[in-house]
Amino acid sequence: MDAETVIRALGALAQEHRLAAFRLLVQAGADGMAAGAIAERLGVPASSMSFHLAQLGHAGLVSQRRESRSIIYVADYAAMGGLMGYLTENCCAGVACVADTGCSVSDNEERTAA
Amino acid sequence: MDAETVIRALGALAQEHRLAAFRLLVQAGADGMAAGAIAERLGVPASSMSFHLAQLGHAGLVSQRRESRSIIYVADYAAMGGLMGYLTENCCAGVACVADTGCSVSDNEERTAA
DNA sequence: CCGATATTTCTATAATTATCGAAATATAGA
DNA sequence: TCTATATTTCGATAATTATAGAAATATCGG
Repeated sequence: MDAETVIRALGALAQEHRLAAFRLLVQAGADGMAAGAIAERLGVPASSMSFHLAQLGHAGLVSQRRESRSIIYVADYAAMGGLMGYLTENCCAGVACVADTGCSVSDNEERTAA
Repeated sequence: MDAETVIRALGALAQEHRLAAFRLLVQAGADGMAAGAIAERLGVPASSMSFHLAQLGHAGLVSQRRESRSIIYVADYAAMGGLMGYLTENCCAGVACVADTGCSVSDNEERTAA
C-alpha cells in the first residue's frame, strides 16, 4: 500500500460520520448495510451520507452492491488490513504500538455491539 | 481513546507532509528531530512545517522540547498505540485486519502481498 | 547589547471538504 | 404506465485546512 492510498484511507476515516459508518459496516460484516439504514442510524441526511459513503468507496475502504432498490455497502477488510499494515510498519517503529495494545486480539468484548 | 481523539489523530496523519514527518520522527526515536531538520528534509517551508507539526502536536501524536535554539519533536508511541488499539477493536472486526498482516510484527517482509 | 540562527505566529489567500435541499436516476409493484 | 421507494448527483454555500512570506519571539556566541 503506497503513501497516497494510505493518506486517502486515513482522510476517509478522519470524519465523524464516516468513522461511525465504517464501524457500523465492520460490525455488519459481509451482509453489509443499506445506505438509507446507515443514514437513518446516524441521523444524517441521505444526500450527506451518500457523499461520505462515496469518500469511503474512493478510499477503497468499502464496496457496494445493488440489491433491489437498496445499495448495500460492505466494509473491505483487506483494505483496512493494508492500512493497519502500513501504519504498523511505518508509524510504529516496528513493534511498540501493536505490542502495546496486546497482539492477541480475540479475547476482548469488541463484538458485543452487533 | 475516544472517537474525537481518534478522528483528530487520523486527520493529523492524513496529509502528505504530516505523514512523512511522523514517519521520520518514528525512525528518529527518542532523540527526535529538530523542526528545521524535518522541514529541510521534506522540502517544506519552515512556517508550513511549523503549522503541520502543531497539528500533530494538537492530535497528541508528537511532543516537543526545546534544546538550545532548536525545538525537537518526538513521536509519541503511546498515542500511536492508542490509535492502533482503537482501530483494531472498532474497525477491524476484532481479528481480521491485524491477523491478516501477521501479528508477530518483528519480521519485516509480511507486507509484500496486498 | 548585537548579530546570527531557529522557530513560531500573523496575515492573507487558495484549495479542499462538508452540508443538505432539490432534481435526477434506478427499481419495484399494482 | 404510474406511483412509491431508495439512492445518487447537482448546485449553492459554509466551514475547514493548507500555503507561504513577513514579522515577532527565543536563544546563543561574542
